[in-house]
Amino acid sequence: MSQPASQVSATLEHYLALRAEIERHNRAYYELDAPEIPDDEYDRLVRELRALEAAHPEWVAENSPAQTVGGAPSSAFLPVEHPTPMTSLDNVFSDEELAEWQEKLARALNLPPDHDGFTYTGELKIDGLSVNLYYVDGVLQWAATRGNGRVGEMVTEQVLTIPGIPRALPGLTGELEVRGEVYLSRADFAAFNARAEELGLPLLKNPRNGAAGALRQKDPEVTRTRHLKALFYSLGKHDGVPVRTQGEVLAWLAEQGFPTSRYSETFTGLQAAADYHRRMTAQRAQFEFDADGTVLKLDSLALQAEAGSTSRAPRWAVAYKFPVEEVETVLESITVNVGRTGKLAPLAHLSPRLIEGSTVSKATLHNEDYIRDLDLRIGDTVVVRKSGGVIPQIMRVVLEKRPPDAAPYRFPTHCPECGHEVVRAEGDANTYCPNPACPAQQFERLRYFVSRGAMDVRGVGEKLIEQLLATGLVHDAADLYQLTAEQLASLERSGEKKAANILAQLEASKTRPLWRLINALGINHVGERNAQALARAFGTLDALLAATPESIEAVPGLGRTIAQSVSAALADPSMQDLIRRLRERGLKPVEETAPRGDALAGLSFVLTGTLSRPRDEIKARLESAGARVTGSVTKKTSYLIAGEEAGSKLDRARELGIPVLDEAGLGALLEERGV
DNA sequence: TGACCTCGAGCTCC
DNA sequence: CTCGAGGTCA
Repeated sequence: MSQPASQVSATLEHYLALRAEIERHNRAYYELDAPEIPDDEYDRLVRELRALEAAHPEWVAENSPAQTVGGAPSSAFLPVEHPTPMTSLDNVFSDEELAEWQEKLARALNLPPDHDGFTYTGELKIDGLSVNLYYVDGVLQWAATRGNGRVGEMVTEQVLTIPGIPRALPGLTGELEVRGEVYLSRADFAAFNARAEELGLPLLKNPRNGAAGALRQKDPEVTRTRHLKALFYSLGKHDGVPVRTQGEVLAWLAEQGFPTSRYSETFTGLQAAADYHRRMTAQRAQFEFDADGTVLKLDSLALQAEAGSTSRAPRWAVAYKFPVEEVETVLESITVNVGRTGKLAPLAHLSPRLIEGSTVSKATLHNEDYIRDLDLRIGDTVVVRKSGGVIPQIMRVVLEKRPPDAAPYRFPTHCPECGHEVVRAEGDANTYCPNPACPAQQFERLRYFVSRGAMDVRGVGEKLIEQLLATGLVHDAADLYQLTAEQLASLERSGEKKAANILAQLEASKTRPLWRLINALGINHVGERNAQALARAFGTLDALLAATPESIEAVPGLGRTIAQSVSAALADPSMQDLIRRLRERGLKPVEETAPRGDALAGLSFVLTGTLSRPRDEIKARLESAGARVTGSVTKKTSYLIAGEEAGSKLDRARELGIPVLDEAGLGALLEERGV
């Protein structure tokens, strides 16, 4: 028999037992037609299983009953890890910036910065959603959204409603990832809206949101009626696919039957690249889809591997954006919000204007200096555009339209939430409310605690947190874990179902990986990345609590500022109290079981020159053994791995006396360390 | 059924 | 920052 959700422990054993129980009930229901438990009890078990699966995607077996109950099998929206990450692209906005980008590329390849013999493939950057199609031995396994680049959501059935996507690619063996962009054509967007208008239904604001919405339809048959299309443009893993250039990739994709863009071209030299972009800009209005720029890719896959990637984006490709729409509007007011750390965040309220398909009425203003540099005054007419097509940004004030009585903006001297005097340190652009009891900070700290990058407690949103604070049921994160179903159900817009779900989510969150808890504590300078570094280095919460500033500073990737911030935060009595109470209430972060080897832990490598294998591959191997691989040689670098024709990095390493290894030397090191 | 909430998509700026 | 979808509550 099952236990009440509030006593459930989120262990793998429990998960498996729950699965077995549900499968037994399924058999009883479907095969024997003799249900053993009432429907609502059964539903509760399935919900709990789903909550556990959401919290621990790594436990989920392919044929989990949570995915098949309730009618049609639905693997929709389950998280999947991309075999190779889906990175984003760096942007340029002018021919000058494009030239600078090419110089950087030349340097990365150890060529003179004025080298201009590169062959590129130019493509359109469609405004849609990226998807990744994963095939094994030529059979489609799943299709997924980009997500955060590492993990996306499975939308296989939805994607398969798009014409021209092969379920099988005969004759292929091994792994294959095919990447493309899903979009709603301008014609289908207009048709949808015409129909919606007739029927009095809400209209789509732009094709991209329309495509995103269509792909997120739970029922793929609804997706089908939206007539999504897709164009494919690259490969991730591609075992045994005979391609050497981006041009060949496109040709191969077309040969396999994937839809590819007819606007792609291959050419040589910067001038030709700029010319391609200019021609596409001129044709922009005629495309059958929205596009926000062109993408220029180094054609040779070998050179791509050689150029490698920064942490954010590949060095061998760039997005050249079309000019963006600028719109004039009026700055009606400025409000100031207070963040989790007490930082004051000014927000501009604008007269609503439609810019590139969405209505803009707000824009962040970052800090006091930002407002002063723009000389923003209430009542000013300002020029706004959406940077990156998403985030509204105030570019400048139209001084001719300034009302004669407009006064310079005065940044608050007191916290707008709690009235405490604010502080701004010398050399810091930010202003802070120093009162830790400030209600806005309490609110934001809780919001951060449950957020996706931290404890990932699903179903707990702003409104619920507001209510929990207002009713006094919760003061900080630890209080969340002593909530009862009755308390939760007593809140506005909250019933039994919601209460049970939240309790299950909270329960599941008790055994999150350690880094999530470290991040959730909200220490200054510690986000996902540094929290992971700390978790990896110390392994347990106790080890971290016992750490000295020196031992924290010794963690690869962390410097003095961060080390001091961490040790100060952990030494704070209220933080220690919070951690103590979290543990009392059952929080047991999962100790890092070091899935990555630690044979090379603490070592830092830089790769340069032409190596015999793709750089990403060598990098992955080193990182999987616990090493760091960085882009530039510093005194913290342990080894420089130099291939053929190594350039300035090699000089720098010699200057600093950093040991230099060739590939054979690296092989010997790996062997010695048992990697 | 409508109203409300939460989430994920686009992924820049500080 | 804004949008659309899905889930829950009333």
